[in-house]
Amino acid sequence: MATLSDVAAVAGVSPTTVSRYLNNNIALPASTRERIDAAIAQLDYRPNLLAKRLSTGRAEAIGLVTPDIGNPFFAQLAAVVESEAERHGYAVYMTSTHGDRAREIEAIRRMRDRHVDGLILMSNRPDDGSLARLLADDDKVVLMDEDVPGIGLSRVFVENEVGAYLATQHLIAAGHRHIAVIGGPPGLLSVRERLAGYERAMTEAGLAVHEGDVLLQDYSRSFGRAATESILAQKRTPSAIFASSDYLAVGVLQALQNAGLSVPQDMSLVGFDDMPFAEMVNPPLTTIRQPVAEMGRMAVEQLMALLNGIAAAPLTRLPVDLVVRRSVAQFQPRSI
Amino acid sequence: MATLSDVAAVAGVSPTTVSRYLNNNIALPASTRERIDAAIAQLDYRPNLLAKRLSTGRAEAIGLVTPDIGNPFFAQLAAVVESEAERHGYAVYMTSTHGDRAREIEAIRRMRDRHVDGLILMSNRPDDGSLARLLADDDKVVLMDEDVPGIGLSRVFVENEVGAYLATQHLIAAGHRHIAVIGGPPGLLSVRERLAGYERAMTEAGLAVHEGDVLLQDYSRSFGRAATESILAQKRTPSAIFASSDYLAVGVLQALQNAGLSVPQDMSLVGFDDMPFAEMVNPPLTTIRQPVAEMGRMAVEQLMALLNGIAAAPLTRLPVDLVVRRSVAQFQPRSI
DNA sequence: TAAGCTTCGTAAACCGCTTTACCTGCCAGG
DNA sequence: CCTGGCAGGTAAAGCGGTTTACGAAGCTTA
Repeated sequence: MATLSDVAAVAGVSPTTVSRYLNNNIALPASTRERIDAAIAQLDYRPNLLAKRLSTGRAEAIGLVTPDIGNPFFAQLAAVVESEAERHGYAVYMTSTHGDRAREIEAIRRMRDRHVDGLILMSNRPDDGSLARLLADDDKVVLMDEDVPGIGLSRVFVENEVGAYLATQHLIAAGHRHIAVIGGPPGLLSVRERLAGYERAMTEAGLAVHEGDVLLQDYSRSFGRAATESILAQKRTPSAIFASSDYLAVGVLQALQNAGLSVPQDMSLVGFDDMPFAEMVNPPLTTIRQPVAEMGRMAVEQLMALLNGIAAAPLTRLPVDLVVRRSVAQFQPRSI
Repeated sequence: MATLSDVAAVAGVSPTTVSRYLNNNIALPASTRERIDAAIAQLDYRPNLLAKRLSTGRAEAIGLVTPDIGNPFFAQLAAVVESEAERHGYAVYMTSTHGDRAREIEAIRRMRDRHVDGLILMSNRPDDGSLARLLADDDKVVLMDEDVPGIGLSRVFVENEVGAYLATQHLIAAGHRHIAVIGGPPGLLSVRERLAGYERAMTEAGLAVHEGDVLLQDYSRSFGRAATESILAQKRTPSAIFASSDYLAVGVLQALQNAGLSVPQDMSLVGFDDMPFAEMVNPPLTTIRQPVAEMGRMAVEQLMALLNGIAAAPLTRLPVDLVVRRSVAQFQPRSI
């Protein structure tokens, strides 16, 4: 590999000159420029980014910490983060934490060691304080999707409360009066907010939230199944379920199918996220769409602002909307 | 941030000593070791990886070039590549090419600029030769999933031919005698091989492949739909379809549904890949499972071998298997 | 007692680039 | 004729490590 000095030697100038020319830090006469350009072409010179970074202290790379890059939601987010970062000339280091606090901390350390300029962090566990402590004197970090309470970082979230409100209202508008809700880990921002949206819709409609109608544990398919089974075991079962993630909703679908019930005839269902598979399941899932592309774009934008010394917005809320498919039906009072 | 010299100063030794100690290149008496350890702990020293890499020339990072990290298949692969690489102490740089040749080339260049030690490359376009040329004098690259013909790199593929054979045979065993096949871009290794497996099964069973029964274009949902429409427009329609990717299969499902046909009653269907959504669609898709985890593991293993100067296997074939779900039914001759 | 090993280290060059001075002509203006 | 400014550069000190080569004590051993 040719180095800057090789280029300089061929062009008959000093390495300094070549470096400054390449970084637009010097005005050179056309003849010199041409000699340098020719030397670069001739040697097929490509700057050694490692050396450049070491010397400037700027890595021109950001880190993306996700719970699991194998999950379609995070994968989509990662894809747009990557392409947005690339537009700004930044590379992206990705890491999956597998939802484990220790790995999360390790990942953040590693990111720092790899010398990234900033971090986009997606967590999906309620923080016990260790994350907050680790990030305490860190700026240059943008939190996406879920919160880490107690630190003054820039955040990019969606309108969880509104989404849940919309979902619940949609069910109410279809005549449902007894609606259960299934959610992720208590303590998580998105869970709290989605629950709040559900409760607001119920309250505004003058509907009661019965005991046993709120089931929180985690955003997994298997909990979707388990929660549904527990709902079906009640004496008075609801006529509709709001599953606050599409993974949960798929679990609900499976449990209902196992129980011989069909959606939406026997039970209406609304999900949350609009995962790629939401329109492929049977029936296609009515759900709340999160603007994935917009989230990724925003997170990168905020981080770039931080990196350029511009104050980033402390909190960005992205709008969600209801995607009506075929998992909700008009409520039919049980015949006789 | 504390540097090596800071540690050396605090410990009362030279930077050389600390460096060699940290890299197990020197035997030191316990007292000295303790002083260095104490200094490291006291200063919370973490080596600057950038400097280390510049000086050693080893990046301890690999590049992963995928067509699209947002696609669940590649995302899953990426997830296991990442965790496997991490086990070996390597970081992973990921890039998506969006199936564009120019971006692919750019990605490979960038990877090199970022100074990765090796590359795992997944392409999904037939190469026009430019990729082969670019990689010609490159070792330290392993090709996964699809081929780039004409270069002597290590490759990790699945048993495409066997998989397609299994899928077709499964349909034949259910009594189907007229089976169409839908596939990706002609020229792609996986497409050729899957087609070959289909043909072998048909030939062995003494079945004819009718004109218009082989439709190749790309591995997309929309082509799955289009191909199905074209199949349904024929005078004699098949009773079963082998869609050589699950994306295609979902498209087939949608087109059949639009046409008022139900699977498997009116048409049997087998997919390929066993994407996460395959068991969520309606009906759950009978398909050929690719061993995603195994592929990722293998690719990393081969690359690590290369990086350690051990010759890697020129070609690894991973086995696939049939996952029977509910999209295939016994053939029913049309009544009257 | 001198030669020869160990043991425990160190000096200094180097990786490839950036950046902060600073330098040398040459020309215009006073 | 002197001064100042500008065009067109360059030397050298980093960035934070690694690595090669060398060396001073202190102990054996012949």
